[in-house]
Amino acid sequence: MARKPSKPHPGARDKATAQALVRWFKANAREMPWRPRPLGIKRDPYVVLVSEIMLQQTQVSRVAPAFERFIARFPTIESLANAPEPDILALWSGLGYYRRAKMLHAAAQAVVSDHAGTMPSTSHALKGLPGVGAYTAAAVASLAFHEPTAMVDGNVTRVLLRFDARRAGASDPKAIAWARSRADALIRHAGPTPAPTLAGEALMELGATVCTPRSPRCDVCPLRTWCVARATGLTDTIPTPKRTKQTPTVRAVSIVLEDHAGRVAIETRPAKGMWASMVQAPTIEWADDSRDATDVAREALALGPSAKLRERERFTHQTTHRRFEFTVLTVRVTDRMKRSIERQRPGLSWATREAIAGMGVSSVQARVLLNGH
DNA sequence: AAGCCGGGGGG
DNA sequence: CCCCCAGGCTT
Repeated sequence: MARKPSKPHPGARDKATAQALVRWFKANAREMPWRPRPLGIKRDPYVVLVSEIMLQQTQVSRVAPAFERFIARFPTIESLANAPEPDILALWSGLGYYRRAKMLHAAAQAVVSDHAGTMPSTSHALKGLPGVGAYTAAAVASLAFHEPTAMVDGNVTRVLLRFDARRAGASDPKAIAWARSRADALIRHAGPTPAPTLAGEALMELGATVCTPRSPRCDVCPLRTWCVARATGLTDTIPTPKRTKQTPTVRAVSIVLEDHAGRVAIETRPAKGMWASMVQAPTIEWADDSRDATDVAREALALGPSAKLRERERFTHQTTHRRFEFTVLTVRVTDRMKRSIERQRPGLSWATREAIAGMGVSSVQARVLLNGH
């Protein structure tokens, strides 16, 4: 009998896609300190946890050196659980979102106290750890235990929205939920273990290096023959843009107080909020733009007329929800002034720049205290 | 559902 | 230089 050209089997597109992903990944996976060779062997779950928490909101190039320092200093989950928080924050310096470091510490302590020091092996159990949400739980379960669960971050959501040409925002919770089930289904077509894990890693790598937010390199994409956005010219309009946010401006003055021995004054920020628990030069923030930084500083530290404040620099520092206008003042202090300032500013202490470089310091305070690292 | 948390890279 | 990005917790 005459056969019509066979219609593609449902799932055939997914199977071809998943296999193409694995092939492409084996040929194009970047070297990373946390990515052991050969690809597809089970990884140390503690090492995966550290690297994935660091990689939340942070780019690979920033994480790589910090990761190596961190693992060298805290090679096991017990060593991390037993460490003082300031030591952990010190190794998190410059990475931002410092609450992640506190929650990683809490997660290590939870593994030691609630799981006898052994990392949980399922994404469901992992989600019970502090700081471990759907993405990180899937990453540890997939990379360390070969659970066939897809890691869905912003990159993967973008790849899949384009692949199926769904017009949605990449941070829309509904779109993320859809992408999770879509990715799970897709990677399970890749073949027997560890193929689903490799396909999942491939989706992440593809989003990071090829299916980028702007100017995606569709010409070299392993999914180009099946991608609906490419076929319909929608690549540049998916994901849909999110509305922009207005950020208030905050003025800040940091005072670099230096004594005769070359030590400078430092204090620790509150345990919650911006730059939580990080070390800084005495810093005052205010919103009223009519006030002068030098006046604010003089008043806050109760500096007398003999204290010579010099303005070293002004710069702006943008964060997600605030725009800071920093003024940096320097002043040499006598022993008499030190005692007066210490009474005015409880919790203040004195340290050499060398010592401060080994503490938890934000990027902006590294600029203030250490001339930028 | 919306807001909070840093920092760097790309156009 | 402005614009963009994004996981998990808290409210």
